[in-house]
Amino acid sequence: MRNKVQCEECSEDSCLIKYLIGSEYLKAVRNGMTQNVYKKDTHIFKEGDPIFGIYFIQSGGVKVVTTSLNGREQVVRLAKAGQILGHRGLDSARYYFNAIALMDTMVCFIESKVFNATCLNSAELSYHLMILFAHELRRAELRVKYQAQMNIREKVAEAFLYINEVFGVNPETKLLNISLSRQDIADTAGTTAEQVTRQLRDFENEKLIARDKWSIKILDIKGMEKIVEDYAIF
Amino acid sequence: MRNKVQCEECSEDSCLIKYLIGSEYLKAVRNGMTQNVYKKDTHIFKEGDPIFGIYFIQSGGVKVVTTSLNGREQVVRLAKAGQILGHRGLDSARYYFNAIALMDTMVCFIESKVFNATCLNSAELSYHLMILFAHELRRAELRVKYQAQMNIREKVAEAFLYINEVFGVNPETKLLNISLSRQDIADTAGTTAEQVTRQLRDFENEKLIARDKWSIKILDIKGMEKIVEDYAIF
DNA sequence: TTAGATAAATGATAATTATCACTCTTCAAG
DNA sequence: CTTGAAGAGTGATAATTATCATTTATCTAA
Repeated sequence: MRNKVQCEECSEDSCLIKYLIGSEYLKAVRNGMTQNVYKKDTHIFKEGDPIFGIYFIQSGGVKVVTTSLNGREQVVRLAKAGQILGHRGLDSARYYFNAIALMDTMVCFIESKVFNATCLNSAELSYHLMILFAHELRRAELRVKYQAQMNIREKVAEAFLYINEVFGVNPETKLLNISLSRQDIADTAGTTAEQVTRQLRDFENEKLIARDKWSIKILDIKGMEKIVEDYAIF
Repeated sequence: MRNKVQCEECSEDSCLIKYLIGSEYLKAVRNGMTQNVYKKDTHIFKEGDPIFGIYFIQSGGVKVVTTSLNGREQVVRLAKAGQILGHRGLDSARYYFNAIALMDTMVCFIESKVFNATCLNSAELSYHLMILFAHELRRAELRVKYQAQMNIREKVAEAFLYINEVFGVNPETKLLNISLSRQDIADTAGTTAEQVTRQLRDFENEKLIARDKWSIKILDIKGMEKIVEDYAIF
């Protein structure tokens, strides 16, 4: 959990704002930026809320979730430190999704007015934001395919690969750097908590993972990848 | 099917290039643009192909498809005249998806080098492309939810709403402006052609649609929308 | 430490959906 | 017009997955 820092001193190298360092636009961004802590399970923003601005995660982790009227949630994105939130509503008056903290999370906030003006002024920031959009769109569309075509075994394996990709594992313990409930994993995989539990038992029996009290240890990442290899693109 | 036209004279008002009319950048774009016809069922580009450039649909219709190694296809996007293709690979060396003509389709092509330079130079084009990305990303993520949570009835209804949204219906005949095979509808809905056929029969029995030789007539669009209302966002 | 609440795990079963095997219909080519 | 291929439709069944009901394990507050 980090203390409030200036952008130049922030250790999050992957943050888009890093592209502004040294430019004339950084000052406006920094002057309009606030930093807040969100406790685990609290909303950073909610679908339907008026859009105030754009968020950057300084530390912690967030799930971006869409909820159906029947109460079911679908995790559409996981985000770690350095990543941006709220950009899906760039052209909109309201947030379309919920951003919920998966652990205590420090988030930097910039008002839309400031961020949008900076995008219009800094070709470099704008360009990198567009690259990010292209990348996220591709990933989202692959996830449409996964949901349409994968069986539960494959979906749960894919969910773990995604969690590992975003949050990584502790190199020593091999434990995923985040502890997620069975329901969160299920909402990411697109199935039920019971099916996740069953599949985890199978994976553990196959020595692909180990269930630890706090989180999951990934024993054989290649073995997990092999489960979903039919869905790889070129 | 249109003949080759200049951008200023093209009747496709929704094309992004329209934002360049009157600007100094239009000439480079126009000089670097070619127009080609793709027959129904042919590829405009294939996943894995090196990226040559960006396409704009002048007339016709295209499905953007991702294919799994097991041969299954998932339609991730439908696109009509005026819309852009190939922008998902903006930052990439290869196309990630296939674009396949759903009917004879005329497409304008701009080399990546020209298009990217124009984006960097024209803040207006860049901005509108970003808006398009935000919009498409939201839609793609909603589709993740639909695939994860909807049953077949709902998925097929949603597929028809999407087809109607993109291609519309003939106001007189109420027939969808495009004739899609049961397999194409299934690849859009994320199910099998048999299930699509069954569901169509049910919808017809419920007077929501009528099956015509050439296409489908949507009799009660509100009734179709009601089937998926649980998944609406705010 | 205890009690209560919640999460995880498990077994059984109901519901859903893909698959398979066919028949019927339509279309295109000769 | 005929024939063959392909698409659409249908019925049956196998496979998969959600749901339900319970038990076990864990966590938190007093």
